[in-house]
Amino acid sequence: MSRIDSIIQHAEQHCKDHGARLTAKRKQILAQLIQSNKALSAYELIDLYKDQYNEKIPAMSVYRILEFLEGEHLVHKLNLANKYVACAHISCDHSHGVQQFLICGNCSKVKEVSISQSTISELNETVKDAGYQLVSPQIEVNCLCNDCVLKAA
Amino acid sequence: MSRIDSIIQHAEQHCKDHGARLTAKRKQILAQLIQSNKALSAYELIDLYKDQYNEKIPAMSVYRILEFLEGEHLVHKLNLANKYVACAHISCDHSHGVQQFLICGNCSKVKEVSISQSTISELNETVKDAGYQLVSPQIEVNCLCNDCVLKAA
DNA sequence: GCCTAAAATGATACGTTGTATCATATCGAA
DNA sequence: TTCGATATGATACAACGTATCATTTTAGGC
Repeated sequence: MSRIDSIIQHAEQHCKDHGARLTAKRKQILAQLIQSNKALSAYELIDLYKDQYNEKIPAMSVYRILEFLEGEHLVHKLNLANKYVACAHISCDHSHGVQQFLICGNCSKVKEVSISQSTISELNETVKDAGYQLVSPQIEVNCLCNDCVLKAA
Repeated sequence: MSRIDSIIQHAEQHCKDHGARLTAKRKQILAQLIQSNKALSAYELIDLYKDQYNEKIPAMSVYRILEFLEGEHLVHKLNLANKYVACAHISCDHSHGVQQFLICGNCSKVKEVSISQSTISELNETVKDAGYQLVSPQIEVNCLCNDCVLKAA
């Protein structure tokens, strides 16, 4: 079984465990995100879907599917780019802390890294002192990946 | 002279110093951002402009003006919210390092705080190790301000 | 002051993104 | 198999942003 099939199967089990359904369309969209290995916008997914399955999928459906997948913590929405990535930890069973996403502004490749506990504490402290509260402990940083840096040079 | 007039005057001098022109419209938009004390979208600025000056301003103009102001480092674009804020340091003459914006997801109030040198170093390290390079040293964090937290309770 | 080139702004049309709404299809349990 | 709930489709539309060309304004030389 391919790596992707294995991840999908894991995701399906995760959904079943609490009565959610990873339907065929949802699997297809999730698979596209996993395969692409980068962040994709809703409309990029629509185009990809057309290419891959030779069938149109309505924007509405894609947005709904993405919303579902996000709720299941199978994908993350990157607000900086208005794109979506497959969660790097679908196949882990443990929960994760604050996540930090490095997003290549040119090719949309995304790396999901974790933040040191000390930085998290400092961030919390800063936010609290400023009279704010963290909503989503998710930090997105605009970057360029080395591939794109080299190409540009 | 009001605080805002003083800031505007400072901004105008800053522009003149390198042959840029802070025109009347640009001043008006900048003043709106300073007055509002929060992040505003382009279309919010259009509506505000209509209210305040009883005159329509085209979307195109607002976008161009915002682009200009951003180039002059008089406003920042917050990519997380697709909104703009007046730079908190217009009236300083020194340059600033990495900036961190705390954005209230409910009322768009923005606080511009600075990051400790150690955190910046760590961020740089993390990014480099992951094979990326920082583009804009600007970090935006999704928060709720205490006012909105209290109201919601 | 007047003229001219450059810079700034206006107006129109259009492309993209996202959503509201109602219709249709599919699934799962009785 | 049937029925209610869930998921998907189709259409129209609202919001956001930009391309393009027309018009106005500005600064500087005469």
